Amino acid sequence: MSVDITERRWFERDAPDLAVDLLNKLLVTQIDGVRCAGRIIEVEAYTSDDPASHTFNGITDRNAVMFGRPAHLYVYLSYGIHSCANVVAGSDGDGQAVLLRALDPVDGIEAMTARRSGRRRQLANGPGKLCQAMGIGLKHGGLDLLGHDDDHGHHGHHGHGLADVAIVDDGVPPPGAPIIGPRIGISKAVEAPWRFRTPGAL
DNA sequence: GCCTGGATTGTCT
DNA sequence: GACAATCCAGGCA
Repeated sequence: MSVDITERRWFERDAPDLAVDLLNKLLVTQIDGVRCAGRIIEVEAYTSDDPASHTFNGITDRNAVMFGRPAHLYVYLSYGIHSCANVVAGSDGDGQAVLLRALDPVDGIEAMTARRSGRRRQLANGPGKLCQAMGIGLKHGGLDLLGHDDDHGHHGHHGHGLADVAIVDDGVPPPGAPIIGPRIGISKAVEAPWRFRTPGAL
């Protein structure tokens, strides 16, 4: 009687808890006609009572998605250059999310290499690189990872029920003992141990 | 290899 | 007007 990853309830829990269970899941994109997949190997949790979170100071136009329903994609622009992708966690109105920090490329590696200007190594070992390699940009902010295209439905006109971005469970369980450490690149709540990583991944 | 600084723009004060 | 949940190139060892 467990909830599975194709149900929104699977995402409806506190970000640190969801973050650990996202490890070893596949992030799959179908963008520009190319399918790419990568195994999630590093994530960070952000909650609304967390000074480092974009939602700490309340709702704005930018972070509204993060305050919405779980299993949606929150994408923001970092340092004016890089897109970073998050999975909305918690309940509607919470303001929680999990930042996807690193992937182990699995499928569509040629396309990922091309998007990364021909670099063949270190394709997705960072939140900005991950988005670039997978083809995720600001325009994907707010999309439903479950492909239900619920709420406003004002982006794209597919109608086939498949999301451009999805998270898939291919049977590999999360690590029993994830590496836990402080989050990267933040200046507040620096010591909170909310970064999680699959052991043994490069 | 490690350290440094520059790029570049949306968002909030 | 300051700053940011980053990345890369270049310098030096």
